[in-house]
Amino acid sequence: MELEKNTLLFGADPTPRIVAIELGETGTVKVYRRERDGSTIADVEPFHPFVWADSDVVDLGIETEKLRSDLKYGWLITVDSWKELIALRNGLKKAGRAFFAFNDPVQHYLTATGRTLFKELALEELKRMQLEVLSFSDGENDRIMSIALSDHTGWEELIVVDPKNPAESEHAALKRLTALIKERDPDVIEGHNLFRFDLPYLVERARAAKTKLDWGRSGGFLRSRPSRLQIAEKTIDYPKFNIDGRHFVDTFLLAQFYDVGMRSLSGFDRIDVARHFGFCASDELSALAGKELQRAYIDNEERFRQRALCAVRETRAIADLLSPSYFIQAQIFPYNYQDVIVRGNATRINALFLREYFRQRHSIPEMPMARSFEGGYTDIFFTGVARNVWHCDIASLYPSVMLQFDCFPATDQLQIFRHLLTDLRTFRLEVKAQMRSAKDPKEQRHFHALQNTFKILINSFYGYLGFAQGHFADFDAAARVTQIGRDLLKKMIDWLNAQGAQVIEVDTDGIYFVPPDKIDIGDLQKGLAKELPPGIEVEFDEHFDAMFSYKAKNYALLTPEGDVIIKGGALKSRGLEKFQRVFLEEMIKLIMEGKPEAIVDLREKFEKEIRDRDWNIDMLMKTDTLQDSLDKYRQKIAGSARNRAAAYELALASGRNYKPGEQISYYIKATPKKVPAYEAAKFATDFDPQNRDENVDYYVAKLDELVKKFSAMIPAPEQETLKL
DNA sequence: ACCTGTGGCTGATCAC
DNA sequence: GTGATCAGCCAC
Repeated sequence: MELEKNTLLFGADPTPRIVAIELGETGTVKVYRRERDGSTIADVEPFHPFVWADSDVVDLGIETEKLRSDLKYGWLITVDSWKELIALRNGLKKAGRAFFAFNDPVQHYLTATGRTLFKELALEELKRMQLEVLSFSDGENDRIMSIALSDHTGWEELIVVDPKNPAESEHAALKRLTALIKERDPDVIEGHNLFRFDLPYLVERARAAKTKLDWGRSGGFLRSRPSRLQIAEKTIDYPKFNIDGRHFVDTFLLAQFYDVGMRSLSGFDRIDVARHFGFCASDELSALAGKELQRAYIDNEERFRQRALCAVRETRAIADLLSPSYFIQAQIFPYNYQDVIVRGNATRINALFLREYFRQRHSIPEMPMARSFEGGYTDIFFTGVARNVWHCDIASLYPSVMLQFDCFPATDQLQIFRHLLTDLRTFRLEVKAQMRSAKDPKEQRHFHALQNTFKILINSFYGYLGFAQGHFADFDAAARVTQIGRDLLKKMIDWLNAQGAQVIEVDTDGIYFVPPDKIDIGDLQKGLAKELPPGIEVEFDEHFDAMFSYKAKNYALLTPEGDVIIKGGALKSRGLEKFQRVFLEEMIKLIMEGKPEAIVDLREKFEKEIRDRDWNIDMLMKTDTLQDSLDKYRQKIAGSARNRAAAYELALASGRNYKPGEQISYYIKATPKKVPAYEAAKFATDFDPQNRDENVDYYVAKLDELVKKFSAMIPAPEQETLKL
């Protein structure tokens, strides 16, 4: 079967090359499409939003359509405009009827029609514009210095506000910006921190300059409302901006999402991200910031212009790298491009379910009662250093279990779950094969993004079963999946032990172990495979010279190439200062290499460097992410609902309006008396290398604690280690 | 208004 | 001191 023909995934309507959808005149939507010659045309189409209701509402004088089968929401009410939908919802609420409706008009339109954005469109055909604003502030004045623009073709323009005539010039700059957006007509406007800085700031300055930002494709104005975003354990509040007919993409958010999987970014500023990906234009230019940047601006220096343009180029490069997967997802899910990015995986899967049930005019269930359930099996059987360690795991455990043991939502009468999961797995294998045979790097990248999108989707299906807001969630099915997973893993452990292997550590779907003496690893794998049910495949994927097993989910590995891989918060958390992470890594490496006697020298060396104040402050500082708003923190402190913390105390003392998600780097300064860390904390940016005040004893004590903590794990010469 | 899941470790703080 | 609690981060 051809991939794009899969209507479960891509929707039933193949209309190609839609780049944007906006609410039009009453009862219509405007559908913007990209012509093959690159121009954009708008079709006006009828718009029929709808509500799922739990009962016939004829008694309210409303016409309904009875849907198939007997699930809770079995009646569909369709209206002819957004206004009518709002009135209908209010009417139903007043009448006390249970119902369900989307809040987003674009989701209504795309679900009802089966259309999606970007079909048969290449990423290169999407008109992407980048925007970066630099602001000037000296306590009295606060205004725009420059607006840098670029687009996907390489076009660039820098609008600079004249420092000698700021008021008039700023007004002209905003006018110019709006004119350029209208003229170049981008589908997408990209920026780093677009939502939390550039857009609110432009709105504020436009208000002061008494000019309007009518950037809509048909002339509408910028709108914003408070929104909230969940990224792994972080919740980010931000003002969500919308403009008719275009999409906003914030590369700051893309970087946050990227880091969930990778955990490798040092920070989320544009410079951190650009540096990580190796396309920071110039460290020297990037370092030009704050007061020095403002001086360069006042003095009309060329390096100011270079710095402003460098920012916009970096943003473009970050977007080039991080947006392809979302571009593909916009072809699948009934969401706006900008919303595909911010919606969670389970929410997006839910949207696929609802689209198909709508298409088949089938009733939908109410959400099940949420309950907690047991997760994967984790255990540790040996701590210390082991040699000749193998790792085996069950290939995509949860998807395999769901398909093999029929763990599907009980309410999914159309069997969408099974079909989607099966198709996605097949497609992923096909795309991976295409990726391998593709010669053109551009094509390779496309296939890579595609298969990665499928991988993430596949892995989200188990999460969907336990997703409290999923209409088809099924907590019993989720509990069954993990139960089977635990049983399989325990069976594997028992079998390996019975063969004389030494199992070290296990987590959910994988086992680290030392194989028995004189055995062929291929035979071991074949033997284990025979123990497992069909459809459950075990892979012996990796071999290591040594493993340092510390605690559950915390260990280090030494590869045959001599590289060290560290896993677990106790050994490499961002909650540890860099010097602790570096020390731990070097110490663990020595232990695994069988040179524990060298640790004494290592400790001495680190202590000397602390006492001699040799390091840059970044070795000693800690970086915390603010989770709560400062107001919420204050409330919690007042109500004794939490303890004081250094990062929040610094944020409060700074007077700046820090927001959740922002990071604060600080260190502990020397104090006459011993005080809690939050009282001795100081912003890393306030550190003065000429007049250093870090608390040397505090950091040496941390070093000592670290060595002490691991001393039991350091093998003495006569102590036995686990060896083959 | 928004939201995939559970399991595990650690540091900081505070009540006892 | 010790244990409990919270927040933050990480593994899968």
